[in-house]
Amino acid sequence: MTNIKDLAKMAGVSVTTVSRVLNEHPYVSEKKRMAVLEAIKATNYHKNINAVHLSKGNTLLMGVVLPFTGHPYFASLLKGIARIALEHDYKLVLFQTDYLESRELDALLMLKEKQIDSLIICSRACSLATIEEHLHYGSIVLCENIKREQISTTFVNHYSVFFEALEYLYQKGHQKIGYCIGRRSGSSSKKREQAYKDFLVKYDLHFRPEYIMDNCLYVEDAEKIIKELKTMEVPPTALLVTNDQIAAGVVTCCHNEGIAIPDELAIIGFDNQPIAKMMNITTIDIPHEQMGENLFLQAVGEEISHTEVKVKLIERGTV
Amino acid sequence: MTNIKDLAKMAGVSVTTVSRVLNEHPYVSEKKRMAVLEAIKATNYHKNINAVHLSKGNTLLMGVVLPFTGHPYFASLLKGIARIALEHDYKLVLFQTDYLESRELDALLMLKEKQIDSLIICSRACSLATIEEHLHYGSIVLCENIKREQISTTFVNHYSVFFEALEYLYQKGHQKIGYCIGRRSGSSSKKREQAYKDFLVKYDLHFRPEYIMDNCLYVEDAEKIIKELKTMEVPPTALLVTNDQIAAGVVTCCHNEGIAIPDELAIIGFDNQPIAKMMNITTIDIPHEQMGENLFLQAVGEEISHTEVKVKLIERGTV
DNA sequence: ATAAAATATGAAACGCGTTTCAGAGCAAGA
DNA sequence: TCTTGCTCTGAAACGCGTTTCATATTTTAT
Repeated sequence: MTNIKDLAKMAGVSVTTVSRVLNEHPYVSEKKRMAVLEAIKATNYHKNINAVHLSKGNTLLMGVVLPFTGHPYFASLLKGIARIALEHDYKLVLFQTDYLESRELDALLMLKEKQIDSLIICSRACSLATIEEHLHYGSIVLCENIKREQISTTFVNHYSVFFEALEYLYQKGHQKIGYCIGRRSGSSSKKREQAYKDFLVKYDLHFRPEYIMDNCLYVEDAEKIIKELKTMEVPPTALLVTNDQIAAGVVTCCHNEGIAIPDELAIIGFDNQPIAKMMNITTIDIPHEQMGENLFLQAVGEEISHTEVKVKLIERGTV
Repeated sequence: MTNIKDLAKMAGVSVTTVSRVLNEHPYVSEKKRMAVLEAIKATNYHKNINAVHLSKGNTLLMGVVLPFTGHPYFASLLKGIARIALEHDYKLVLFQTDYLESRELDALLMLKEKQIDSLIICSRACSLATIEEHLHYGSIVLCENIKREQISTTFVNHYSVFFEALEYLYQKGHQKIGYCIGRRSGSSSKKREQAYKDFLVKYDLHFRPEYIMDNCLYVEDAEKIIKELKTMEVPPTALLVTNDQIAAGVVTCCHNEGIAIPDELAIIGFDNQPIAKMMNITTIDIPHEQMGENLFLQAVGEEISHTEVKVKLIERGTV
């Protein structure tokens, strides 16, 4: 395999000059430049990028940590990241964690070992302390509502979003409101739960633990939700659903089971995915792609910032 | 930043010995090993992985080229790849191409420059010749039904699958069958089209160009499909739909428009996604995750192979 | 007891592009 | 004319871990 030294010999110049040509530095005479370019063409030369990485100390590789890629929420985030990464000549290294801390540690290790320049953690299982330990190896950005001095974040204020959704349902006459959630231990789920509890207190409503349904991650969990609803003596009249995909599943199930929407059960989804529009599901628009872009920019940028993204209730037919 | 040389000095050994300890080579005395380990602990040392890459000539990085990550078909493929990559200590570099050849060339360039060891191309826009030019830089595997000596492939026989689906519909009494497709110029689409034409010939059916609907990639394209159907003087009585997501959209639209399924319009989806089960859509099960795994194994393996995966018609309520 | 094999260790070469530094040549401004 | 200040060039150092080779010391086998 040809290397820069060979080129130098062929073109009758120094390796420095070859490097200059390769990197389009000025201060190379046209004559030598041509000689080098010819040598490059003749040998079909290309850089060994690993040598470049070693030398420069960076790789233009950005790590992206997410639990699942198939999940529409993360897919949209990833799409946004990918689009802007392209513009900035970054490539993405994917860490699909399934919420296993060990996989996140893999990513942090790669940062430490300089294989990636920075890291976007879309959803986190490891502790903040662990992340902070790795901050000086490269920038790490998070997609959650926390404000540390050293860590940039882009987030949805799940507390207020959830609270507003609940208020909306209350205004529509609902007092028995349940919700389902992907992973109750997650940081945004906790904010939602807090909002839920505060809402109940505000309107002096009774707390029914069975109204919170955990582990609703996939379309197929919709069946589980409806089944559970049917076992309840006092079922909720409205449901906030993890996301639109699952909301679509719930709507379909209700259809199958003869539950009228919104009369017997009102539904609000999250994310404003195409399926929600198609099935006329009331939902909350969250600009995921834009969030992805922002995360990327924070990761490559110098300053620390905390960006709260704006969301919007989309009123449709399921409330 | 500490390096291996510093460690050697601290531990009073040679860099070779340090390297041996780091890589768990045998032939290091317990005493020296301990000394090195202590130095490592004291300095919080970690390898500069780029130096390792340069030295070893590989990166344990696998490129994955796909047009969109959000698309359920590619998401499943990716999921399969990710799972097995983890087992093999490989990390994935994602190339989201949007079917732009330039992005695929990016990936091929990374292979050439040794930043990735091998490349899985899930869907291709560039020419086979271009791919073949890059084969000696690392292995490249494809996810389509072609059989070149140098390129491993894992594929669905879209021709026979499509043909069988058409036969199934024919047996059910359908003679006016349309289909929609993601990207008509794609290689699998061409096989489907051939199957479609051969089917028409076999049963002496009339070819109606409007029965082939191109560019159906997302759920929201379902509306377009139904709209088009309604403009036809002789609309098809059955539709093979790109995938289950879109099929779900079509079913929903038909619902909205009062088109009875399967009586007025029969539907067959592809992929056997959860949504199809939920909505009771007849579909064709394609083991994407398994395909992903196989692609990965082919990419890291030595021999060239061509694997045809088995698919299965899942009879449900839309035919 | 002696040859053969295994264990242990380090110097040096290797992978390869980038960057700093020193210096030469030449033109523009004082 | 002399001083700046560009333009152009290359030697050498740098980033850093791996691997080969030569050598020395022990063990094991015969």
